[in-house]
Amino acid sequence: MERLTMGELAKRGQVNRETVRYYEQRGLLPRASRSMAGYRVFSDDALRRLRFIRHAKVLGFSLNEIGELLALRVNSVDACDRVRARTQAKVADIDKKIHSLQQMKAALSELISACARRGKTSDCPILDSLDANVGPNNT
Amino acid sequence: MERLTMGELAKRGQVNRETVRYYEQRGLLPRASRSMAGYRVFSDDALRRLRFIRHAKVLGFSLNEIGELLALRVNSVDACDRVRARTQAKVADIDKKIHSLQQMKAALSELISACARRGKTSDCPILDSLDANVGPNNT
DNA sequence: CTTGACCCTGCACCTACGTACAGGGTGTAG
DNA sequence: CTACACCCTGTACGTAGGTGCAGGGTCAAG
Repeated sequence: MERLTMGELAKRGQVNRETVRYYEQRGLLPRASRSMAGYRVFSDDALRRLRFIRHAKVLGFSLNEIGELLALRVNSVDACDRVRARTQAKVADIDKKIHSLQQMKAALSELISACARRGKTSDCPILDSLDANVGPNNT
Repeated sequence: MERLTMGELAKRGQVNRETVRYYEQRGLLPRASRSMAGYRVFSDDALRRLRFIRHAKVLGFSLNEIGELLALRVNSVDACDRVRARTQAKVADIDKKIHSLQQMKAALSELISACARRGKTSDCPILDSLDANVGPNNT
């Protein structure tokens, strides 16, 4: 069980010191115990949690969601099923995002080709389309 | 040339009234002229701009970027080439986002299958992996 | 004339995720 | 003992993109 100071934890967790405080305040990290001088003393469990948070963030979980995952971990009787359900929902979200990005990309690519096809340095098809492409009827 | 009130413009542009004010203040919409009572009077050009903004936002442009596009439109001598360049950069951004989402998705999907493979209602592979998957060395 | 829908302004507030101070105390090396 | 690095707190600020409200004026119908 290592004992870590604020600075060490932050460095090894690859985050800003203020971020550690912020996570503590948000309840993502437990309140650290204190040295006689009032300095926070972290265990390596805190480091593990911090890395959990970072990793989950990379995987696209928000801090709120991460808080829920951490909470599930505590009373982990049938936590796994619920965690899996959340993860599946997350995958569905990601799919939606990917899909909408692909549509954006297709639309923009089409505009770029229209640009290349345009007659002279005349009107810009991209701006035109952003302008005009509002559908037949928006009352 | 229709003359629109705030409320009409907002409704037809599908945004909140406050949002119209916000866009005006941010310089995305020109300062509207005023009636004798001080009410904003919008032309349908404002409506077109508003729709431009919405459309560009759907395509993933930020409000700052949209401001730049609108500015380019004004002095549009060789605007088209610059707009196209920006659009191409935007497509590259989108590609990056898609890629990273795909990686997230793959990682999460892998975790879900690990979940299905687990022995009993024992430890949750998802939580474990978020926990432990920190690489061999983070000093 | 009254009522209700609409408009005005400025300012505060919101989510999400932190970052940056200011103004202090502590711990340690030389 | 003096530096200097490190720690503490609370609070303000930052971005992005708005939303909401108070306290007022205006306009059209009945």
